[in-house]
Amino acid sequence: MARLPIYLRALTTLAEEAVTTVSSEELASAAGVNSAKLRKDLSYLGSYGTRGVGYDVDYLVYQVSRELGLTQDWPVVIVGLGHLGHALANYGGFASRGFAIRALVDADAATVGTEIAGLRVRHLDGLEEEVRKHGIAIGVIATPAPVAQEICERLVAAGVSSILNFAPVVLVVPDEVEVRKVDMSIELQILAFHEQRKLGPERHGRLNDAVAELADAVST
Amino acid sequence: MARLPIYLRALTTLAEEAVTTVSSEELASAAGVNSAKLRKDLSYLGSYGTRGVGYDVDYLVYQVSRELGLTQDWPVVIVGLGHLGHALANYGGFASRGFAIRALVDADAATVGTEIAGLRVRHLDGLEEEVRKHGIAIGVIATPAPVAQEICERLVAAGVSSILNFAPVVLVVPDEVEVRKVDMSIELQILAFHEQRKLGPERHGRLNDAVAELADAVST
DNA sequence: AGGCGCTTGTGAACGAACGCACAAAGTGAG
DNA sequence: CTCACTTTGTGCGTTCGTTCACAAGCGCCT
Repeated sequence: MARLPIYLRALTTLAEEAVTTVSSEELASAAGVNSAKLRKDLSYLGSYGTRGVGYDVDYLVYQVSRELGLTQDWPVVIVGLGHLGHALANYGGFASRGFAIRALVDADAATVGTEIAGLRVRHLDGLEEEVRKHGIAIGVIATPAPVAQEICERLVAAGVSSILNFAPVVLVVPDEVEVRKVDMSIELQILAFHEQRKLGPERHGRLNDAVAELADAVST
Repeated sequence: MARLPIYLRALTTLAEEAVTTVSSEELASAAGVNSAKLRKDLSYLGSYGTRGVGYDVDYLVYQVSRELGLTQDWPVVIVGLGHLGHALANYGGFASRGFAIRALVDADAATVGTEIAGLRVRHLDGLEEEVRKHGIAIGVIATPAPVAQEICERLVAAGVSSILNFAPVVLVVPDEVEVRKVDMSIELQILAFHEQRKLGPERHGRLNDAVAELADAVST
């Protein structure tokens, strides 16, 4: 389930606060979900709670981590080190959550050779070699949109089977490759949509179009 | 609907290629969705297609933009100008999609006063004033996690009603405020989950736990 | 003008996910 | 030991979203 990472985050926060036991109600509110849903999600992993008591935080952290495959470190390559790639490479949240950035690759001659987050940026030509050398299964695409599809195909050909795409394009991949997309302007557009809803609900939907047409007809 | 921005992206791409008309089938495959779903989504906006022909690209771009509230420019404030905030401020995709970054705010004295993407970074103290001055309704939080909730509350108090949150925390807001969250490590964790599935499906679920327990019992 | 082929818009069936509400199971006090 | 209280795990009804399949509508060709 896609909610497990959220639970894991809430659980690790609790663990840091030295909380040893948590009820589904508490954890659910920390994660922002319904408590019944949370219990159902967790029961899918097995019965790790104690009735009348709750869940043992440390034990649950371990179980969820295991289910997510975070008991091992996943090597990751970042392709494209513009502002975003730079930010990603320096983001500390990865290392502590089961991911190890092992290679940085870029096409720009000015960027190649520089050191970012303790790693030297290599030219795009060496992409396949880096992937094979580190046994990388997860690739992050932070390139401009026009080259994203090409990079994607090279990653897949080199053996990468999961891709996190920040470029604003729909990537075409074989069925067995998993792609997730993060697109900031799409998120903003969704917010704008709701903003507009708040401002003028009367200006929306097909009903309003009918009204608008009527107004047009009258004014003509 | 949350898919409208994806359609809009596909449509603008088509418009740039001087395509004048598109069928639901074509547009659906460009957006990566089922064609019936796409037609239903578009029909929600009204009947903008022509049977036997398809949709007029330019007209549809306008209608979708209008529905999303992108016919006007939304002023935006970015709080926190670390690597990520920097990347966001410089991201060109916003301006062309109906958003105008109007204010940059940070708490770090070394960052305050510097110019990023043509805007001077102001100290966090001036947050409320900037929001009011520009009539900002959308705020972007790119701060460290520990201060995100506090920033969020200040934004809301100043009048912001939509928030895009990059900090890895669950923000608590009044019901009328819309929050969207972008969390890169959660996306990676979901990929890791699927990766692990591919590698060893036999190592998962409650069945496997039962098997593991059995193995334990036998070896004891 | 009429018929043919194509594409939209939508009714209806299907399936997944959500949440209520409760039984089962554990704890602790008396 | 029993009873009252707490919290998990889950059966079940409901709601939401997706997809199929087809009638309605439009343009073009004859």
